[in-house]
Amino acid sequence: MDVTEPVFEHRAECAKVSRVLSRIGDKWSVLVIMLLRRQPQRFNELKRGIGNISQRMLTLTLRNLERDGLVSRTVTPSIPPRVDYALTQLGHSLAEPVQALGAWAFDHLDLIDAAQTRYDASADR
Amino acid sequence: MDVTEPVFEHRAECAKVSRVLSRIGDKWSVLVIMLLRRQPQRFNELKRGIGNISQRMLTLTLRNLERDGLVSRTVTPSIPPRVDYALTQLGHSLAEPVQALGAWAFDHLDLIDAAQTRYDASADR
DNA sequence: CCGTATCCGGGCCGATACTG
DNA sequence: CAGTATCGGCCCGGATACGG
Repeated sequence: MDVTEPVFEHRAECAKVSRVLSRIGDKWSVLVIMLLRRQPQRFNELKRGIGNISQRMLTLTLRNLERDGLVSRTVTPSIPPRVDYALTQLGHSLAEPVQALGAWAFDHLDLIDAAQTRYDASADR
Repeated sequence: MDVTEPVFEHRAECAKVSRVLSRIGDKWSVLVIMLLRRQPQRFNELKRGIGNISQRMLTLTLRNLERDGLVSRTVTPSIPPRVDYALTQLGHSLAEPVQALGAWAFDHLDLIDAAQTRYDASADR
């Protein structure tokens, strides 16, 4: 990155934090984390729990979460095979602020909807 | 959305929450919110503060935040024109859990980096 | 200074088919 | 059951040019 020192010196940290946050915001990760928060689950349990995610995206999401050390993957080589996913300790510690943010979102859904409606109405046509 | 009732009844809420969270995770919104948290700022102040954002994306980001009722936009029709952006009350209330998440990200950056390195190393080749 | 309009390349993501 | 492989659309987002 050619970040040419914009204004504050803590830019580099911001960039890193931003990278972490973009993982959280990638549409599926949060849902997976919330589902795993209650208990470990198998691949297709997660798939059904989320409902409209494609197999491909669930795989990718889980791989990324595993790579970040947030989710553990344990394979039981039986027939048929069994794979369990669970939050790591790191994953659980992340789940807390995520939960807080989710709670905020939930609490303010109607305010946001109202604001959007208002905005769209005033932006006539 | 054709969500065909997957497992739990609170799916609809999850979808809405997810929509809100995806706004937060869209790469720039969080940075804008953090910058506006300290004080209102003008367009190019924000641009310089972020450093590598394109004019287009800053505009879009601010429009979305304004649409959600998180940011206010006040125009002073002078020459040259002046536009100030500030967090609304709703925006400030969002800034808190976002800040918490940012703090978590910051605190665990090294753990995540380490996990990634470990993962990439074990995924040989 | 603060935007909007247009072009366009890359990557995200769903659909589908195939393996162990 | 739990994936990998491949293809293709489409949207995100940067670059550039222009207007109030």
